Amino acid sequence: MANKADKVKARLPRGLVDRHAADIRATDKMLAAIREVYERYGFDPVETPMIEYTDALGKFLPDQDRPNEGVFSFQDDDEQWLSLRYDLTAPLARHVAENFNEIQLPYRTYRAGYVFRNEKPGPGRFRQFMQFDADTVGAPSVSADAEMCMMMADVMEALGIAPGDYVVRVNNRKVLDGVMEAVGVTDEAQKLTILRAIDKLDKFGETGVKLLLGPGRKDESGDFTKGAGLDEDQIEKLVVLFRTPNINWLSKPSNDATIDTFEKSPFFVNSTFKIGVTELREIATLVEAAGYGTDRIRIDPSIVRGLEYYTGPVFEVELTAEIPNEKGEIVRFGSVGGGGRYDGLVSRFRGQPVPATGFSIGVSRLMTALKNLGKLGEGDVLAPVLVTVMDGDMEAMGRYQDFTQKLRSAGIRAEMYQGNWKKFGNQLKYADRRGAPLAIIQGGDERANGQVQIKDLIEGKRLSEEIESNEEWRASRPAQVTVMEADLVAEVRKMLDQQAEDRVRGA
RNA sequence: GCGGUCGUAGCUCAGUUGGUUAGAGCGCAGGAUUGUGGCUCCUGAGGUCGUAGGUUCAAUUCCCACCGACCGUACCA
Repeated sequence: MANKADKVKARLPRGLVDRHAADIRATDKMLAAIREVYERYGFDPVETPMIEYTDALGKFLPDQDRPNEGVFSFQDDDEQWLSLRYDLTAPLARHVAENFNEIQLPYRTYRAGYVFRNEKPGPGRFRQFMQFDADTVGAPSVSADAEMCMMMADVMEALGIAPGDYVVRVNNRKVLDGVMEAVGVTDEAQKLTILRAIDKLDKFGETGVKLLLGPGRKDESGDFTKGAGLDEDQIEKLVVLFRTPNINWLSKPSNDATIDTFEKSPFFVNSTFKIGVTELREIATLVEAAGYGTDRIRIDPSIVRGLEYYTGPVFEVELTAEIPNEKGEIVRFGSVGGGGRYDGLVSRFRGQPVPATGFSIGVSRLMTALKNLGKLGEGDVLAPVLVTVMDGDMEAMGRYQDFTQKLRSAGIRAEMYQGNWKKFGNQLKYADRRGAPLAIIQGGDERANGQVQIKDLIEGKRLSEEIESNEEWRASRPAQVTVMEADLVAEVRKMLDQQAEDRVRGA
């Protein structure tokens, strides 16, 4: 035996979690609901590995021979860099490029899987988490983007989130690019700063964004964030764009009003901006024609998304419902998924342009939200019926095993007690803590009569509240019936059905 | 990454102006009760006071570093 000092400390690496029965079942249920929507839209599954060549993920620093931080990487025995995938989009692009001749375009596909990011974890943010993506590769038209938005909305509703408790917000990179061209920003670093500032509208409001666009902003810990350095006039022109949809955040802004604002804006002389606005108008028309109002899908110019590869429409689904966290505080939960058009991602591997659009649902994050909203059916898996062990001889054990197997054959979840059978009280305690609905008991007395006892643990628990003394409690054997061995399965089923009915009535 | 708060039993937390055997509640284990969950009572196990250095006659307490948690901020494909 290892002595105390030599013991290995059992510890989980930072930012990772073990998942328990309830989590796993809830996730399975969620994934099934999402998958059903994707299938209904005519998407097919595909799976790629968790490991890719680092350069396929596009994360190689040009001036260093080691991959970017933020990505888990290691070298193969031939010295080539491999990485754990950090999203599902880049691997899909690789898959499509590699199998380009076999794949029928437009390729409509979905997949779920874990992705890994080596960055600072936070509440609801882990270094391994699950995403569930859908993409259409080889469809250049904005109608493919509009379809993505509608599908995101349908996913939310399939998960029991009502319109108004979520919203899909849509923007277009070309609008933002056009704005920056029109303002005369050519410096790449400054562009990024501006995009990041706009992205923070939710968090800091108009005042905060103005500071970030201009001189910079000091946060409450005294830390200073450098701004983009635009002048007052530029900032004012820019900020006007974001007012329309965000002023009426809770009412229902019309997409027309938002787009009208764009068309009246001084930036409308810029051709990139114009194209972006036209595309947004088209998306708005398409989703409205399909019956999706602005309570579900809404044009919103403050959506930025990733800075890396989006080229056109971008979208984000946000939970707007008031969601209590573990401590019961109401928090703005924010984005649970997003995506956009990435026309350059597949063509990175091939000479020709390959348009693509898609989105990603953050399963782990969304599950946390659903859990806190109480919209997750966790307790719907019934604990097994416990067959208790009264006598430990092989003959008796064989009978207990037989009862158990008969229940299982009838499709009833059942287990035989595998602990120390000599402490009978512990068996019922075990059954109670495990949440077992029924316990099966057969001692020598019952055996002699060819009988078996079935104890209703749920009813028994209720009755226990009325009983004072332990002697009476034990002697009365509450909620316990005696049946013939041959009737065991039928009687168990009857009692389980009765319990199920009571649960429905109670709920 | 930067700034802040914090780390004592399985859990929630007391406590020590630096001093000998570090406490409570809950939980857990055994018993009262060899064939019946709850209640009640009795008994018990469990801590290198996050880790490693330093100051000191003496450190869980003070100092430093590291690790971890939380908050804000930055980054985020």
